[in-house]
Amino acid sequence: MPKIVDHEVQRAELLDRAFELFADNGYRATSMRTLAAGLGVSTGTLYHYFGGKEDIFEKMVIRVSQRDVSAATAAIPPDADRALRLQLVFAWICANATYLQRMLLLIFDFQRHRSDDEATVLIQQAAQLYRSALEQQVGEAGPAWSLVLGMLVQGLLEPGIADTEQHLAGLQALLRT
Amino acid sequence: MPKIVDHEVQRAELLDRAFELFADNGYRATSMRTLAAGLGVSTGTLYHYFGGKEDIFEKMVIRVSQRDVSAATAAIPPDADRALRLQLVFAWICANATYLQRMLLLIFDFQRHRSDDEATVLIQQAAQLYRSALEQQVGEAGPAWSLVLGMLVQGLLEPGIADTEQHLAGLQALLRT
Amino acid sequence: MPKIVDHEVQRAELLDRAFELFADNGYRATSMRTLAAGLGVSTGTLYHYFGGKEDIFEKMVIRVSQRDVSAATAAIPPDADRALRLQLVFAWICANATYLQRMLLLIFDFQRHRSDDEATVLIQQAAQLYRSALEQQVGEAGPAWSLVLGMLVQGLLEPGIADTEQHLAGLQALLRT
Amino acid sequence: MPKIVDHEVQRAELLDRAFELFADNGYRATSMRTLAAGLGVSTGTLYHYFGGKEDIFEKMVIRVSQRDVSAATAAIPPDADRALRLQLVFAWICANATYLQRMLLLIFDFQRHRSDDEATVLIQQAAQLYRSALEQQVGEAGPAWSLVLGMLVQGLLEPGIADTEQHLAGLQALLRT
DNA sequence: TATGAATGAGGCTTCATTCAT
DNA sequence: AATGAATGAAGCCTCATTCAT
Repeated sequence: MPKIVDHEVQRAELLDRAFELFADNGYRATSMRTLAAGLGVSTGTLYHYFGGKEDIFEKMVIRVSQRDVSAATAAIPPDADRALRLQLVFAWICANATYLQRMLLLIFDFQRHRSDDEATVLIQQAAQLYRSALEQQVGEAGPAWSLVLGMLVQGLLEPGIADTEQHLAGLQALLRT
Repeated sequence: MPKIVDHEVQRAELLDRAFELFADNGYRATSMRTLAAGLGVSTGTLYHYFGGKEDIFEKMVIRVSQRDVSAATAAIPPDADRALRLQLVFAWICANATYLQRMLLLIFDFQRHRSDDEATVLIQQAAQLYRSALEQQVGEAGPAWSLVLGMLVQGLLEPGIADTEQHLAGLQALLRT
Repeated sequence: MPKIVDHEVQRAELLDRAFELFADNGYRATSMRTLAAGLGVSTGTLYHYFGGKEDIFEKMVIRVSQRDVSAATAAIPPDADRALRLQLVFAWICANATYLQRMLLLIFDFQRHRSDDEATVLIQQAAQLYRSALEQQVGEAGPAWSLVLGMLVQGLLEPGIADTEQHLAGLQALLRT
Repeated sequence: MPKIVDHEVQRAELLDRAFELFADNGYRATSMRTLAAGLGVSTGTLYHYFGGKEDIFEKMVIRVSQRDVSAATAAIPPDADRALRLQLVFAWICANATYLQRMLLLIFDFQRHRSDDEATVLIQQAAQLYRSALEQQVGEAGPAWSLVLGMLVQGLLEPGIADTEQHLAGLQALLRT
C-alpha cells in the first residue's frame, strides 16, 4: 500500500516543521491558517492529514520528544561511567536549554487549552519519556530530575540568573546519595 | 457626591477575587465577560477601575505575590535557626503547592500572550520576590531555588510522582554547602 | 432669580470651551467623559446643565456661529464701500480659514450622527447665519457664497493648493455682475 | 481546487455594493456587521477578502472615483470646444450632485476617523483625480474648481437654495479669464 | 489529493446615559 | 449643585472548522 506510506511520510514532514511554528507563538496563538501557511499547504490539506489542531499538536509532541531522547543519548559512549554520563547529559541539556524551555512552555500552553484526561496523559507520557531517559543514564533521579526542570523554569522566569556550574555540582551532590 | 465607593478598596477587592478566575482557566481563556460575571459586575465597570485585561492581570500578580510572601514568612519565629526556617518554608510550599502551581501556569500563560519587555519585567519582579523571600530565610539559594521550582513543575507534568521527603532531603543537601 | 443667571453663565462658559474639544476629534469621537474631563467637570454635571451630548453640541453651534458673525463684521467700518467690504470679509475668512474648516467638518460629522429634521434645521440656521452676514456686506452672494465654501473645502481635500489671490479675484468677478 | 471564485472579481463586486452601504450612514456608523449583512456575506468573509474596515473603504474610494471620472468624461465628444465641454461636465455634475455630495460627506467622515498621512494621501489622490478630470476638459480650473465644490457643499448645508443657472454662469465667468 | 471560500460565535473594548449619594 | 460608579449593547476583528470544487 504505497499510498499509506506516502501519507505517513507526508505527515512526518509536516510534524517536524510544525514544532517551530507552534513554539514561536504558543499553541493558542498559532492559528490553523498560520500553521498551513508556514507549512506551505492549505488548511484543507491539514484537515486531510490530521484530525484537527489538537491532533497535530499531540502527534507532534510524541514525535519530537522521541527524537529528543534519541539525540540526547546518542553521544554517550556505551562504556561511560555514571559520572561521565551525568556530565554528558547535563551538557546536552544546557546546549538545548532554549529549545527545552520552548517545549515546556508549549506543553503548558496546550494544557491550558485542553485540561481533559487525554491531554494530561499526553503530557505525562512525554514527561516520563524525558525523565526515564535521564534515569537510564544516571539511575533513579528523584530530586535531580526536579532540579533539571527547575533550572529550565528559572531560566524562563529570571533569564541569565542561574549558574550552570552550581547546578551541575548540585546534581552531583543529589545523585551521590 | 457620588455613590460612596473607595476606588482603591474596590480595586483591591476585585483583584483578590480575580486571581481565582484567572487561575481556573488561564489568562487567555479568561474573557472579560467571564471575569465580569464572576466578579458580579459589568464589563464596563471593570474598565472603570482598570485599564483593561492586561492591567487587571498585572495588578493582580503584584498584589497576590506580595500577599504570598507575607503569608509564607509570617509563621516563622524570628529566632528560628536556618534548618528550622528551611523546614517551615518547605512546609508552606508543600501546603500551597497546588496554588503555587496555578500561579506558575498563569504567569507562563500571560508571558505567551504578551512578550514585551514590560511583561518580562513583571514576571521577573514576581519571581525575584518569591526567590528573595526564600533566600532571606535560608541564605543564598542557587540550585535550591531551582529545586523548589522543579518540584512544582514536576507536579504539573507527572502529578503524584514527586516524593516530598526526598525533596526536603535534597534541599538540605544543597544548602549544607 | 440669581440662580438661573448663574445657570446661564455656567452654561455659556462650558459651551465656549466645548467647541475646541468637539473640533479636535469630531462629534462622534468626542465622548462625554472626554468632554467632561476637558471642561473640568463630571459627566453628571454636564447632564445637569444640558440635556445630553446632542444638546450640548446644538447649543454650542448656535453660540459659536453668532460669535463668529459678530467678529467678522466688527472690523468693518460702517462707511466702507462694497469693494472694501468684500476685501475685509475675505481677509477675515482667510485669517480664520482653519477654524472655519474645523467648524465645517464638525457640522458634517454631526449631520452624519443625526439625520433628522431637527439636525438639518440647526445646520441650515447656522449656514444661513454665515451666508446672510456675507450678503449684508456684499449684497446677494449666490455663486460667491459657493466659492467661499468651496475654497474652504478644497483646503481640506488638497491642503496648500488653493491660490488666495485668484480666489479673491474670482469673488470680485462674480460679484461685479 | 476550492470553490471556484475569482478573488479579484469577488472583491470588485463587494466594493461596488459597499459604496451604497457606506454612503447611507457614513464611515463610522456603518459597522462591519451591517456591511456584511448588506452584502449578503458573513463578517468572516469580509475579512477573507479585505484587511479590515479601513481597507474596504480605501479600496472602494479608489475604485469608485476612477469609475466616476470615466463616466463623467465618457459622454464628451472628442471634438467638443471648451465651452461645450464645460456645459457637459457641469450637466454631469448636476445630474450626479446627490451622489457626489454623499461621496464628499463620506470622505470627510473617514478623515475624521483616521487622520494619518495615509488617509490624507488617499483623500488627496481622490480629490486630485476629480479635479484633474475637470481641468482636462476646461483647462486650469483654480477658483472654478472651488466653485464646483462649494455648490455641492451648499447643497448639503441649505438644500434647494443654490441656483444652477447662476452657478453655470459663474463658472463661465471664472473660466473666461 | 488538495484547495481556500465561507461561517458565526466569541475575543477585548468604548460609550451615552442613569442615579444613589 | 455636583459627583462618578455602574450599565450593557455594540464596535472591530480572529478563529477552528466545513465543504463544494
